[in-house]
Amino acid sequence: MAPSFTQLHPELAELLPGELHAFCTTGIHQRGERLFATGSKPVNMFFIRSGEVILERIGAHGGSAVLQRSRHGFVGEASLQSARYHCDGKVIATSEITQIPIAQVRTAMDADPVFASRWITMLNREVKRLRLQCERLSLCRVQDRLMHLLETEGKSGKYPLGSGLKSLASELGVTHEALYRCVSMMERDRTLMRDSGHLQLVHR
Amino acid sequence: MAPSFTQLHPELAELLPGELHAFCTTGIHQRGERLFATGSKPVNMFFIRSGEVILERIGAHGGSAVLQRSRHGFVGEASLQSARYHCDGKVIATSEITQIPIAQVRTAMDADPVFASRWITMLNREVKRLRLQCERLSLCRVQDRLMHLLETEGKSGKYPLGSGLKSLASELGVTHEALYRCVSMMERDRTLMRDSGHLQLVHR
DNA sequence: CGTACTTTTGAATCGCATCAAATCTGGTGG
DNA sequence: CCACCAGATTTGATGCGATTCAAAAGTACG
Repeated sequence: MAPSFTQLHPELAELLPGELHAFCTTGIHQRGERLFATGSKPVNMFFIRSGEVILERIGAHGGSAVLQRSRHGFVGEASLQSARYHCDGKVIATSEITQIPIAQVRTAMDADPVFASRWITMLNREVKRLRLQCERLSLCRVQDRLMHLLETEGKSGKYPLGSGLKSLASELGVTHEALYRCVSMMERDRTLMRDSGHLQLVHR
Repeated sequence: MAPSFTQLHPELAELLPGELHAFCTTGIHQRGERLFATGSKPVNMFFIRSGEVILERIGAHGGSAVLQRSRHGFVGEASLQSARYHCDGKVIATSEITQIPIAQVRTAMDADPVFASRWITMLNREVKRLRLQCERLSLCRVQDRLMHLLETEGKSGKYPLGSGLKSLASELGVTHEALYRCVSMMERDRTLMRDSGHLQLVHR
Protein backbone atom coordinates (compact mmCIF):
# COMPACT_ATOMS: atom_id res chain seq x y z
CA MET A 1 0.00 0.00 0.00
CA ALA A 2 1.60 3.23 -1.13
CA PRO A 3 -0.10 6.31 0.31
CA SER A 4 -0.41 9.07 -2.21
CA PHE A 5 -1.94 12.49 -2.38
CA THR A 6 -4.51 11.91 -5.06
CA GLN A 7 -7.53 14.12 -5.25
CA LEU A 8 -10.26 12.89 -2.87
CA HIS A 9 -13.34 11.27 -4.31
CA PRO A 10 -15.95 14.03 -4.89
CA GLU A 11 -18.48 12.36 -2.61
CA LEU A 12 -15.97 12.18 0.21
CA ALA A 13 -14.65 15.69 -0.40
CA GLU A 14 -18.16 17.01 -0.11
CA LEU A 15 -18.85 15.16 3.13
CA LEU A 16 -15.62 16.01 4.93
CA PRO A 17 -14.85 19.58 5.93
CA GLY A 18 -11.81 21.07 4.21
CA GLU A 19 -9.45 20.85 7.17
CA LEU A 20 -9.77 17.06 7.19
CA HIS A 21 -8.73 16.59 3.59
CA ALA A 22 -5.04 16.88 4.42
CA PHE A 23 -5.28 13.97 6.87
CA CYS A 24 -6.62 11.56 4.27
CA THR A 25 -4.32 9.17 2.46
CA THR A 26 -5.36 7.16 -0.55
CA GLY A 27 -3.71 3.93 -1.64
CA ILE A 28 -4.11 0.69 -3.53
CA HIS A 29 -4.88 -2.44 -1.51
CA GLN A 30 -4.53 -5.96 -2.81
CA ARG A 31 -6.89 -8.88 -2.46
CA GLY A 32 -6.46 -10.65 0.86
CA GLU A 33 -5.28 -7.60 2.75
CA ARG A 34 -7.03 -6.89 6.04
CA LEU A 35 -7.99 -3.30 6.72
CA PHE A 36 -8.79 -4.08 10.35
CA ALA A 37 -9.31 -7.07 12.60
CA THR A 38 -11.95 -7.99 15.17
CA GLY A 39 -10.97 -6.74 18.60
CA SER A 40 -8.39 -4.21 17.47
CA LYS A 41 -8.71 -0.54 18.29
CA PRO A 42 -10.16 1.62 15.50
CA VAL A 43 -7.67 4.21 14.29
CA ASN A 44 -8.79 4.90 10.75
CA MET A 45 -12.02 4.70 8.89
CA PHE A 46 -12.04 3.72 5.25
CA PHE A 47 -13.66 4.99 2.12
CA ILE A 48 -13.68 2.70 -0.90
CA ARG A 49 -13.20 4.45 -4.22
CA SER A 50 -13.14 1.26 -6.22
CA GLY A 51 -12.65 -2.45 -5.72
CA GLU A 52 -14.40 -4.57 -3.12
CA VAL A 53 -14.29 -4.99 0.63
CA ILE A 54 -16.29 -7.19 2.98
CA LEU A 55 -17.06 -6.99 6.67
CA GLU A 56 -16.77 -10.49 8.02
CA ARG A 57 -17.52 -11.96 11.40
CA ILE A 58 -16.00 -15.24 12.45
CA GLY A 59 -18.47 -17.21 14.55
CA ALA A 60 -17.61 -19.21 17.65
CA HIS A 61 -18.07 -22.44 15.69
CA GLY A 62 -15.61 -21.28 13.03
CA GLY A 63 -18.13 -20.43 10.36
CA SER A 64 -17.92 -17.01 8.79
CA ALA A 65 -20.67 -14.62 7.82
CA VAL A 66 -20.47 -11.59 5.60
CA LEU A 67 -22.05 -8.63 7.36
CA GLN A 68 -21.57 -6.33 4.44
CA ARG A 69 -20.05 -6.28 1.03
CA SER A 70 -19.08 -2.89 -0.23
CA ARG A 71 -17.72 -1.69 -3.50
CA HIS A 72 -18.09 2.01 -2.87
CA GLY A 73 -18.43 4.24 0.16
CA PHE A 74 -17.60 3.96 3.82
CA VAL A 75 -16.50 0.90 5.66
CA GLY A 76 -16.11 0.87 9.42
CA GLU A 77 -17.88 4.16 9.82
CA ALA A 78 -19.70 2.83 12.89
CA SER A 79 -16.30 2.56 14.56
CA LEU A 80 -16.34 6.33 15.03
CA GLN A 81 -17.18 5.97 18.69
CA SER A 82 -16.29 2.33 19.27
CA ALA A 83 -13.47 1.07 21.42
CA ARG A 84 -13.04 -2.11 19.38
CA TYR A 85 -13.91 -3.47 15.96
CA HIS A 86 -16.62 -6.07 16.06
CA CYS A 87 -15.76 -7.61 12.71
CA ASP A 88 -12.94 -8.01 10.18
CA GLY A 89 -12.52 -5.72 7.20
CA LYS A 90 -11.13 -7.73 4.31
CA VAL A 91 -10.13 -6.64 0.82
CA ILE A 92 -11.35 -9.19 -1.72
CA ALA A 93 -10.48 -7.34 -4.92
CA THR A 94 -7.76 -4.85 -5.72
CA SER A 95 -9.14 -1.63 -4.29
CA GLU A 96 -8.42 2.06 -4.12
CA ILE A 97 -9.11 3.09 -0.55
CA THR A 98 -8.90 6.36 1.34
CA GLN A 99 -7.99 6.25 5.02
CA ILE A 100 -9.23 8.91 7.40
CA PRO A 101 -7.96 9.12 10.98
CA ILE A 102 -10.88 8.71 13.37
CA ALA A 103 -9.56 11.06 16.02
CA GLN A 104 -9.47 13.97 13.57
CA VAL A 105 -12.96 13.18 12.36
CA ARG A 106 -14.25 13.23 15.89
CA THR A 107 -12.61 16.55 16.64
CA ALA A 108 -13.92 18.13 13.47
CA MET A 109 -17.42 16.85 14.12
CA ASP A 110 -17.59 18.34 17.59
CA ALA A 111 -16.61 21.70 16.17
CA ASP A 112 -18.64 21.71 12.97
CA PRO A 113 -22.44 21.21 13.23
CA VAL A 114 -22.86 21.16 9.46
CA PHE A 115 -20.40 18.29 9.19
CA ALA A 116 -22.21 16.46 11.99
CA SER A 117 -25.50 16.90 10.16
CA ARG A 118 -24.06 15.50 6.93
CA TRP A 119 -22.68 12.59 8.88
CA ILE A 120 -26.11 11.88 10.31
CA THR A 121 -27.54 11.91 6.79
CA MET A 122 -25.02 9.29 5.79
CA LEU A 123 -25.82 7.12 8.81
CA ASN A 124 -29.53 7.35 8.09
CA ARG A 125 -28.89 6.11 4.57
CA GLU A 126 -26.85 3.26 5.97
CA VAL A 127 -29.62 2.32 8.41
CA LYS A 128 -32.11 2.16 5.57
CA ARG A 129 -29.83 0.08 3.40
CA LEU A 130 -29.31 -2.35 6.25
CA ARG A 131 -33.03 -2.62 6.87
CA LEU A 132 -33.49 -3.48 3.21
CA GLN A 133 -30.78 -6.08 3.49
CA CYS A 134 -32.60 -7.62 6.46
CA GLU A 135 -35.79 -7.70 4.46
CA ARG A 136 -33.94 -9.38 1.62
CA LEU A 137 -32.42 -12.03 3.86
CA SER A 138 -35.80 -12.82 5.36
CA LEU A 139 -36.96 -14.03 1.95
CA CYS A 140 -36.95 -17.76 1.59
CA ARG A 141 -36.02 -18.54 -1.98
CA VAL A 142 -32.79 -17.54 -3.68
CA GLN A 143 -34.61 -16.08 -6.66
CA ASP A 144 -36.66 -13.81 -4.40
CA ARG A 145 -33.53 -12.53 -2.72
CA LEU A 146 -31.81 -11.87 -6.02
CA MET A 147 -34.79 -10.06 -7.49
CA HIS A 148 -35.14 -8.00 -4.33
CA LEU A 149 -31.51 -7.00 -4.63
CA LEU A 150 -31.84 -6.02 -8.27
CA GLU A 151 -35.02 -4.09 -7.59
CA THR A 152 -33.82 -2.18 -4.54
CA GLU A 153 -30.09 -1.72 -5.16
CA GLY A 154 -29.96 -1.72 -8.93
CA LYS A 155 -30.70 1.10 -11.32
CA SER A 156 -33.88 0.05 -13.10
CA GLY A 157 -32.99 -3.58 -12.58
CA LYS A 158 -29.38 -3.26 -13.68
CA TYR A 159 -26.82 -4.19 -11.08
CA PRO A 160 -23.01 -4.26 -11.38
CA LEU A 161 -21.26 -7.42 -10.22
CA GLY A 162 -18.03 -6.83 -8.38
CA SER A 163 -15.74 -9.80 -8.22
CA GLY A 164 -18.15 -12.34 -9.58
CA LEU A 165 -21.22 -14.23 -8.51
CA LYS A 166 -19.48 -16.06 -5.71
CA SER A 167 -19.03 -12.95 -3.64
CA LEU A 168 -22.59 -11.91 -4.43
CA ALA A 169 -23.77 -15.27 -3.15
CA SER A 170 -22.30 -14.66 0.27
CA GLU A 171 -23.93 -11.25 0.40
CA LEU A 172 -27.26 -12.90 -0.34
CA GLY A 173 -26.59 -15.47 2.34
CA VAL A 174 -26.78 -18.47 0.02
CA THR A 175 -24.26 -20.95 -1.35
CA HIS A 176 -22.62 -20.06 -4.62
CA GLU A 177 -23.99 -23.23 -6.21
CA ALA A 178 -27.54 -22.16 -5.46
CA LEU A 179 -26.94 -18.72 -6.93
CA TYR A 180 -25.31 -20.07 -10.09
CA ARG A 181 -28.25 -22.38 -10.62
CA CYS A 182 -30.72 -19.60 -9.94
CA VAL A 183 -29.06 -17.23 -12.40
CA SER A 184 -28.84 -19.77 -15.21
CA MET A 185 -32.47 -20.76 -14.63
CA MET A 186 -33.58 -17.13 -14.83
CA GLU A 187 -31.54 -16.68 -17.99
CA ARG A 188 -33.33 -19.64 -19.54
CA ASP A 189 -36.63 -18.06 -18.45
CA ARG A 190 -35.50 -14.78 -20.05
CA THR A 191 -36.13 -13.08 -16.70
CA LEU A 192 -32.52 -12.03 -16.38
CA MET A 193 -29.65 -11.06 -18.64
CA ARG A 194 -26.01 -11.27 -17.78
CA ASP A 195 -23.44 -9.29 -19.67
CA SER A 196 -19.86 -8.53 -18.69
CA GLY A 197 -20.00 -7.58 -15.04
CA HIS A 198 -23.70 -6.74 -14.94
CA LEU A 199 -27.00 -8.35 -14.07
CA GLN A 200 -30.05 -6.94 -15.79
CA LEU A 201 -33.57 -7.77 -14.74
CA VAL A 202 -35.98 -8.19 -17.65
CA HIS A 203 -39.55 -7.13 -16.92
CA ARG A 204 -42.11 -8.93 -18.99
CA MET B 1 -54.46 7.68 22.45
CA ALA B 2 -54.53 10.22 25.24
CA PRO B 3 -51.42 12.41 25.35
CA SER B 4 -50.21 13.03 28.86
CA PHE B 5 -47.34 14.80 30.53
CA THR B 6 -45.68 11.87 32.17
CA GLN B 7 -42.03 12.08 33.05
CA LEU B 8 -39.89 11.13 30.05
CA HIS B 9 -38.07 7.84 30.06
CA PRO B 10 -34.59 8.43 31.59
CA GLU B 11 -32.82 7.19 28.47
CA LEU B 12 -34.78 9.59 26.30
CA ALA B 13 -34.45 12.49 28.73
CA GLU B 14 -30.70 12.05 28.67
CA LEU B 15 -30.52 11.98 24.90
CA LEU B 16 -32.77 14.94 24.18
CA PRO B 17 -31.71 18.44 25.19
CA GLY B 18 -33.97 20.06 27.80
CA GLU B 19 -35.77 22.42 25.45
CA LEU B 20 -37.19 19.47 23.52
CA HIS B 21 -38.77 17.79 26.52
CA ALA B 22 -41.80 20.07 26.43
CA PHE B 23 -42.59 19.00 22.85
CA CYS B 24 -42.81 15.34 23.72
CA THR B 25 -46.15 13.68 24.37
CA THR B 26 -46.52 10.22 25.81
CA GLY B 27 -49.56 8.00 25.35
CA ILE B 28 -50.89 4.47 25.31
CA HIS B 29 -51.37 2.81 21.93
CA GLN B 30 -53.40 -0.32 21.34
CA ARG B 31 -52.59 -3.38 19.28
CA GLY B 32 -53.31 -2.83 15.60
CA GLU B 33 -52.77 0.91 15.65
CA ARG B 34 -50.49 2.30 12.96
CA LEU B 35 -47.94 4.88 14.03
CA PHE B 36 -47.14 5.73 10.44
CA ALA B 37 -47.73 4.41 6.94
CA THR B 38 -45.49 3.84 3.94
CA GLY B 39 -45.37 6.92 1.74
CA SER B 40 -46.67 9.38 4.30
CA LYS B 41 -44.65 12.37 5.40
CA PRO B 42 -42.75 11.93 8.67
CA VAL B 43 -43.92 14.37 11.32
CA ASN B 44 -43.06 12.63 14.56
CA MET B 45 -40.52 10.10 15.63
CA PHE B 46 -41.40 7.56 18.27
CA PHE B 47 -39.79 6.22 21.39
CA ILE B 48 -41.19 3.01 22.82
CA ARG B 49 -41.25 2.87 26.61
CA SER B 50 -42.98 -0.46 26.76
CA GLY B 51 -45.00 -2.75 24.52
CA GLU B 52 -44.06 -3.84 21.02
CA VAL B 53 -43.89 -2.23 17.61
CA ILE B 54 -42.81 -3.58 14.24
CA LEU B 55 -41.57 -1.94 11.07
CA GLU B 56 -43.22 -3.72 8.21
CA ARG B 57 -42.76 -3.48 4.47
CA ILE B 58 -45.44 -4.69 2.12
CA GLY B 59 -43.88 -6.23 -0.96
CA ALA B 60 -45.14 -5.80 -4.51
CA HIS B 61 -46.49 -9.35 -4.50
CA GLY B 62 -48.45 -8.71 -1.31
CA GLY B 63 -46.19 -10.55 1.09
CA SER B 64 -45.03 -8.69 4.16
CA ALA B 65 -41.64 -8.64 5.81
CA VAL B 66 -40.75 -7.42 9.27
CA LEU B 67 -37.81 -5.06 9.01
CA GLN B 68 -37.56 -4.59 12.73
CA ARG B 69 -39.32 -5.58 15.89
CA SER B 70 -38.82 -3.25 18.78
CA ARG B 71 -39.91 -3.36 22.38
CA HIS B 72 -37.84 -0.46 23.60
CA GLY B 73 -36.15 2.56 22.09
CA PHE B 74 -36.55 4.54 18.91
CA VAL B 75 -38.66 3.67 15.93
CA GLY B 76 -38.55 5.68 12.74
CA GLU B 77 -35.45 7.56 13.79
CA ALA B 78 -34.07 7.27 10.25
CA SER B 79 -36.99 9.41 9.15
CA LEU B 80 -35.21 12.44 10.61
CA GLN B 81 -34.16 13.61 7.17
CA SER B 82 -36.51 11.60 4.99
CA ALA B 83 -39.29 13.00 2.89
CA ARG B 84 -41.36 9.80 3.13
CA TYR B 85 -41.62 6.71 5.25
CA HIS B 86 -40.38 3.61 3.50
CA CYS B 87 -42.24 1.19 5.75
CA ASP B 88 -45.23 0.89 8.08
CA GLY B 89 -44.96 1.28 11.84
CA LYS B 90 -47.45 -1.04 13.50
CA VAL B 91 -48.30 -1.51 17.17
CA ILE B 92 -48.65 -5.21 17.92
CA ALA B 93 -49.02 -5.03 21.69
CA THR B 94 -50.42 -2.36 23.99
CA SER B 95 -47.57 0.13 24.17
CA GLU B 96 -46.55 3.28 25.94
CA ILE B 97 -45.01 5.51 23.31
CA THR B 98 -43.50 8.98 23.34
CA GLN B 99 -43.89 11.14 20.25
CA ILE B 100 -41.29 13.74 19.38
CA PRO B 101 -41.88 16.25 16.57
CA ILE B 102 -39.16 15.82 13.94
CA ALA B 103 -38.95 19.49 13.00
CA GLN B 104 -38.03 20.46 16.55
CA VAL B 105 -35.45 17.72 16.75
CA ARG B 106 -33.85 18.92 13.56
CA THR B 107 -33.72 22.48 14.78
CA ALA B 108 -32.24 21.51 18.11
CA MET B 109 -29.65 19.30 16.46
CA ASP B 110 -28.38 22.05 14.21
CA ALA B 111 -27.93 24.30 17.21
CA ASP B 112 -26.52 21.81 19.71
CA PRO B 113 -23.36 19.86 18.74
CA VAL B 114 -23.48 17.76 21.90
CA PHE B 115 -26.98 16.60 21.03
CA ALA B 116 -25.85 15.81 17.49
CA SER B 117 -22.97 13.77 18.84
CA ARG B 118 -25.28 11.77 21.10
CA TRP B 119 -27.56 11.19 18.16
CA ILE B 120 -24.66 9.82 16.14
CA THR B 121 -23.85 7.48 19.00
CA MET B 122 -27.38 6.15 18.88
CA LEU B 123 -27.26 5.69 15.10
CA ASN B 124 -23.96 3.83 15.35
CA ARG B 125 -25.53 1.45 17.84
CA GLU B 126 -28.42 0.92 15.47
CA VAL B 127 -26.10 0.22 12.56
CA LYS B 128 -24.30 -2.42 14.60
CA ARG B 129 -27.53 -4.04 15.71
CA LEU B 130 -28.71 -4.19 12.12
CA ARG B 131 -25.45 -5.73 10.96
CA LEU B 132 -25.88 -8.41 13.61
CA GLN B 133 -29.42 -8.99 12.41
CA CYS B 134 -28.11 -9.46 8.88
CA GLU B 135 -25.55 -11.92 10.14
CA ARG B 136 -28.31 -13.79 11.96
CA LEU B 137 -30.55 -13.96 8.91
CA SER B 138 -27.72 -15.29 6.80
CA LEU B 139 -27.64 -18.40 8.96
CA CYS B 140 -29.36 -21.34 7.40
CA ARG B 141 -30.97 -23.33 10.18
CA VAL B 142 -33.60 -22.01 12.57
CA GLN B 143 -31.70 -23.21 15.61
CA ASP B 144 -28.60 -21.31 14.54
CA ARG B 145 -30.60 -18.13 14.15
CA LEU B 146 -32.24 -18.53 17.54
CA MET B 147 -28.97 -19.24 19.31
CA HIS B 148 -27.34 -16.30 17.57
CA LEU B 149 -30.15 -14.09 18.82
CA LEU B 150 -29.88 -15.33 22.38
CA GLU B 151 -26.10 -14.97 22.35
CA THR B 152 -25.95 -11.49 20.84
CA GLU B 153 -29.11 -9.81 22.11
CA GLY B 154 -29.71 -11.65 25.35
CA LYS B 155 -28.09 -11.07 28.72
CA SER B 156 -25.94 -14.16 29.29
CA GLY B 157 -28.30 -16.19 27.13
CA LYS B 158 -31.49 -14.89 28.71
CA TYR B 159 -33.85 -13.13 26.35
CA PRO B 160 -37.28 -11.63 27.09
CA LEU B 161 -40.12 -12.60 24.77
CA GLY B 162 -42.47 -9.82 23.91
CA SER B 163 -45.82 -10.93 22.61
CA GLY B 164 -44.98 -14.57 22.19
CA LEU B 165 -42.99 -16.80 19.92
CA LYS B 166 -45.02 -15.99 16.86
CA SER B 167 -43.76 -12.44 16.67
CA LEU B 168 -40.24 -13.65 17.40
CA ALA B 169 -40.54 -16.03 14.46
CA SER B 170 -41.14 -13.22 12.03
CA GLU B 171 -38.15 -11.34 13.40
CA LEU B 172 -36.02 -14.43 12.77
CA GLY B 173 -37.44 -14.70 9.29
CA VAL B 174 -38.92 -18.18 9.77
CA THR B 175 -42.43 -19.56 10.05
CA HIS B 176 -43.88 -19.81 13.52
CA GLU B 177 -44.28 -23.57 13.11
CA ALA B 178 -40.56 -23.97 12.52
CA LEU B 179 -39.73 -21.88 15.56
CA TYR B 180 -42.17 -23.77 17.81
CA ARG B 181 -40.65 -27.05 16.74
CA CYS B 182 -37.13 -25.74 17.19
CA VAL B 183 -37.85 -24.47 20.70
CA SER B 184 -39.52 -27.66 21.87
CA MET B 185 -36.68 -29.70 20.39
CA MET B 186 -34.11 -27.63 22.23
CA GLU B 187 -36.11 -27.99 25.43
CA ARG B 188 -36.01 -31.77 25.03
CA ASP B 189 -32.25 -31.49 24.45
CA ARG B 190 -31.98 -29.36 27.59
CA THR B 191 -30.28 -26.69 25.51
CA LEU B 192 -32.97 -24.16 26.24
CA MET B 193 -35.34 -23.30 29.04
CA ARG B 194 -38.55 -21.42 28.67
CA ASP B 195 -40.19 -19.73 31.63
CA SER B 196 -42.88 -17.08 31.64
CA GLY B 197 -41.89 -14.62 28.97
CA HIS B 198 -38.23 -15.58 28.82
CA LEU B 199 -35.92 -17.81 26.82
CA GLN B 200 -32.81 -19.00 28.61
CA LEU B 201 -29.92 -20.63 26.83
CA VAL B 202 -28.35 -23.48 28.80
CA HIS B 203 -24.62 -23.91 28.26
CA ARG B 204 -23.39 -27.44 28.76
C1' DC C 1 2.73 -24.00 -17.81
C1' DG C 2 1.31 -24.42 -13.32
C1' DT C 3 -1.38 -22.67 -9.57
C1' DA C 4 -5.35 -20.72 -7.46
C1' DC C 5 -9.74 -19.42 -7.98
C1' DT C 6 -14.20 -19.11 -10.16
C1' DT C 7 -17.73 -21.23 -12.67
C1' DT C 8 -20.54 -25.06 -13.69
C1' DT C 9 -23.10 -29.41 -13.34
C1' DG C 10 -24.65 -33.63 -10.81
C1' DA C 11 -26.60 -36.43 -7.08
C1' DA C 12 -28.08 -37.22 -2.39
C1' DT C 13 -29.85 -35.45 1.71
C1' DC C 14 -31.90 -32.40 5.01
C1' DG C 15 -34.54 -28.70 6.86
C1' DC C 16 -38.04 -25.63 6.26
C1' DA C 17 -42.34 -23.91 4.04
C1' DT C 18 -46.78 -25.15 3.38
C1' DC C 19 -51.27 -26.86 4.30
C1' DA C 20 -54.28 -28.79 7.74
C1' DA C 21 -56.29 -29.36 11.99
C1' DA C 22 -56.70 -29.60 16.98
C1' DT C 23 -55.98 -27.43 21.44
C1' DC C 24 -55.28 -23.69 24.41
C1' DT C 25 -55.55 -18.88 25.82
C1' DG C 26 -57.32 -14.42 27.24
C1' DG C 27 -60.75 -11.28 26.67
C1' DT C 28 -65.84 -9.84 25.47
C1' DG C 29 -70.56 -9.76 25.74
C1' DG C 30 -74.89 -11.92 26.97
C1' DC D 1 -70.76 -16.99 35.24
C1' DC D 2 -70.55 -19.04 30.92
C1' DA D 3 -70.57 -19.14 25.87
C1' DC D 4 -67.99 -17.48 22.40
C1' DC D 5 -64.40 -15.61 19.55
C1' DA D 6 -59.77 -14.27 17.91
C1' DG D 7 -55.43 -15.23 18.17
C1' DA D 8 -51.54 -18.06 19.88
C1' DT D 9 -49.77 -22.57 20.37
C1' DT D 10 -48.95 -27.22 19.00
C1' DT D 11 -48.60 -31.45 16.17
C1' DG D 12 -48.70 -33.95 11.75
C1' DA D 13 -47.85 -34.94 6.77
C1' DT D 14 -45.95 -33.65 2.38
C1' DG D 15 -43.06 -31.50 -1.11
C1' DC D 16 -39.85 -28.17 -2.56
C1' DG D 17 -35.66 -25.93 -2.57
C1' DA D 18 -31.37 -25.21 -0.62
C1' DT D 19 -27.27 -27.32 1.46
C1' DT D 20 -23.77 -30.48 1.03
C1' DC D 21 -20.35 -33.21 -1.16
C1' DA D 22 -18.05 -34.19 -5.40
C1' DA D 23 -15.88 -33.36 -9.55
C1' DA D 24 -14.85 -31.20 -13.93
C1' DA D 25 -14.06 -27.31 -16.83
C1' DG D 26 -12.90 -22.53 -17.47
C1' DT D 27 -9.94 -18.39 -16.39
C1' DA D 28 -6.52 -15.08 -14.66
C1' DC D 29 -1.92 -14.44 -13.40
C1' DG D 30 2.92 -14.95 -12.26
